[in-house]
Amino acid sequence: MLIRIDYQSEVPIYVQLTNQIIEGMASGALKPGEPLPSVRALAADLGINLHTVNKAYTHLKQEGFIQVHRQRGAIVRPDPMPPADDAFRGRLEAQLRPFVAEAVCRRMEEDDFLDVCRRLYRQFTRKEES
Amino acid sequence: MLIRIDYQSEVPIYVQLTNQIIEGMASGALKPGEPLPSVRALAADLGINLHTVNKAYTHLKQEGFIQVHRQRGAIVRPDPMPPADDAFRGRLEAQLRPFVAEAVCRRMEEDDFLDVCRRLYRQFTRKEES
DNA sequence: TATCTGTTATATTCGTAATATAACAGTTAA
DNA sequence: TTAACTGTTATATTACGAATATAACAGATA
Repeated sequence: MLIRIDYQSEVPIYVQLTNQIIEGMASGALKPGEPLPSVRALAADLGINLHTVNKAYTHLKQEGFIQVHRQRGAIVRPDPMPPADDAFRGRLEAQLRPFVAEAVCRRMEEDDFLDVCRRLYRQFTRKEES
Repeated sequence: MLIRIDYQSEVPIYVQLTNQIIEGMASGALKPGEPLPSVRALAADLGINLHTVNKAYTHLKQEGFIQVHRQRGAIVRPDPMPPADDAFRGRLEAQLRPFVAEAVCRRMEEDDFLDVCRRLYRQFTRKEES
């Protein structure tokens, strides 16, 4: 899977990495059980530090997206993620709220806004690869 | 409008402030042209520093949500915000993407996800106050 | 005149991001 | 048995942003 870092972004590199791996899992670009590059290999490939990659992997591990074996490396979680529960829904709403508010301020119609959300959702679920 | 700061949150105080004011404008709790508390008054009220409030106001001003007059204080933008254009849609999508991806990983159904978005949207547009 | 407004300046403290080296403990392949 | 690989841990440095603290300025207002 192709990963690209925006060094001008205000989003920390390890967060960009984390997000892109999650997005890869959602789109199917990363299959369950698939091995991820070693922290050193990915760091060298992206031209960043080993610890920055390690930080991303550690976060992904703590949230259950990947498994890390001390000598075998990291793999995408082989079994399905725990389903969305109320706790997740709560966090999701809290995180989306500010963006929804700004859209409302800019007078996006409800259908218009929901179309954006729907297209975004289908970017991951349609075409189970890429 | 009631503003409450979570000091345990990892979200910076000035961002929390910024978001809550935007949410107030979206919900109608803050009316166009309505005066905002002075930076000193709000800082004292929340028990935070003057400059933290000022930072939030400056960001809101730069994005057009409020107007700041050097001696009269800050007011909510009296006229409507510029409507959502393609640039805004692009930013919106980029910011929502990681959250949508995680929802997909947790196997939220499309309708389920869109219901969350719809309810969130209507929290602001239904009941034009509070 | 005294008080309010946002603004600017300077400084400090604290935490995080990112980097750089180095080493360790196992696994695996030559 | 080496040599090369894996994640992990430790230490240190640089840089930047968040938040605070004081202080002062300029203009409006009561």
